[in-house]
Amino acid sequence: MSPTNPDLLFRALADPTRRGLFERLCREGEQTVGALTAGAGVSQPAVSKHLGVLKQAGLVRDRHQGRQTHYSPRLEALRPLVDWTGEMEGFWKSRFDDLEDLLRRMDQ
Amino acid sequence: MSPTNPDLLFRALADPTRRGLFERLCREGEQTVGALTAGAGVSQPAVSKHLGVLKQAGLVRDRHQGRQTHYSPRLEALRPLVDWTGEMEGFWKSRFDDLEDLLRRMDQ
DNA sequence: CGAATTGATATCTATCCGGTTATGGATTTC
DNA sequence: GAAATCCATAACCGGATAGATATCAATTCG
Repeated sequence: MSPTNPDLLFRALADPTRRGLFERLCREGEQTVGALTAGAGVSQPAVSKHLGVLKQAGLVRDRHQGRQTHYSPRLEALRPLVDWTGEMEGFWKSRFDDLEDLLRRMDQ
Repeated sequence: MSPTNPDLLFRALADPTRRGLFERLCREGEQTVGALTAGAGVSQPAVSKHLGVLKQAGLVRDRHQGRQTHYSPRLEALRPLVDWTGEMEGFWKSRFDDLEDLLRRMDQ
């Protein structure tokens, strides 16, 4: 039941650190918290918290192996974003079509 | 000089009230501040501030006419968003291609 | 078993942010 | 010109949030 609600998504991606983490996961694939912390520019607890937010937004999955946790991206989660932008463009376009219709009718 | 930096964009769209305003502009086209305030659920100054944020993110333009200000959406501003999601998917896909290459080479 | 490592959680703090009311400048209306 | 309307800005406030440090449970290693 992946909600088509883009709210959590936008909120999760609004933070640059968080977006950076997600971006690294997309670029480099599955990573442990330790690997992600190196180069994140913030402390390990901060990274863990960010990963928690990303997970809640459905943007990452986690896999536990021994004492370490591996995170990987879930690109399907971006779908509501794509849908939303498409919808906005659709509204606009349909208004334009309506205008065309109107002008066409006025033309007669 | 619409920056390909999705940061302002994500931040601007992270707030539901703001996203609602932008959505209405896309659906219904150009609107005055007064019209937008009606149905926004927040005060007029709040609406003005939100419109300021949207404007700074390039998502709306304003047009002054007498004592009222008309706002309209700028859909081109969504482009960095679309580009960014595409990039994320691209990274992922290219990593997958690399894996395919690797397997193909290992196969020989 | 004892020490070390990994990552999550608890707690605290400073800052940001979205909301309000108050106000003022510009314009239209009477 | 006085009154009313429209919208932006200022000042302020409370809650959310991103960050840090401290700590703890779980696991691995010696």
